[in-house]
Amino acid sequence: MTKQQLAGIDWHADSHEVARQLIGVTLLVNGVGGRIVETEAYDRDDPASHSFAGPTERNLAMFGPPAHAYVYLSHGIHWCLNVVCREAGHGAGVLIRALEPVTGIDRMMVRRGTDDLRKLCSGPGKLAQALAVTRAMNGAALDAPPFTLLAGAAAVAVVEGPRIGISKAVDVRWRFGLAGSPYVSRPFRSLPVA
DNA sequence: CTTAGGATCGCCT
DNA sequence: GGCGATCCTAAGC
Repeated sequence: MTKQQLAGIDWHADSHEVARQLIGVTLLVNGVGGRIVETEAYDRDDPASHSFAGPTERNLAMFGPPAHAYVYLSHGIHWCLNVVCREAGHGAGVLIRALEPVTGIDRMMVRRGTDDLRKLCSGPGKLAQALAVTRAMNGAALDAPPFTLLAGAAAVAVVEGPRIGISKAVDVRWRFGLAGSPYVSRPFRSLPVA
């Protein structure tokens, strides 16, 4: 047993490290999905994290084993998909915020009600709708159906910035993205090349 | 391009 | 009773 397991990711690493490693990884749910282009890290000692106040019925999956899913309902409307990391009991995870549609695009278009590729998975709620992620998948292992996780083909250029839609720890730069991708939820403010 | 408001449910104070 | 790890639409500059 090595640390490098599913999709070539070190699932026991810090959430921001896992979030970075996830960029470029292919994620499928029941065969529908694509390449991850945007993630956000959350951790136990992180006021913006659902796990900050300790285990509850809702966030219990975050305290479960790594490489499993944590799914929650946002604003009573949208499902959002996270992957758990660190070790069981720690309470760290990575929110999958956007992916580049690759496989099952026709099904995503039906579920999302649009033909615009850029609007299929460019946000955590949109992504969950396009991939039909629901609470039934909360706590499920990522190395078995309905999930498929595949390592990226090669090293990719990753950009970072502050997380989106939170009111605490707003200065922490734990949002990661694939450089230049048009499929992110919002542009990354890139620093000019010196 | 930026901002504001509504939808709508469950968790937490 | 308040407030979201969101999204969409409409209106204002």
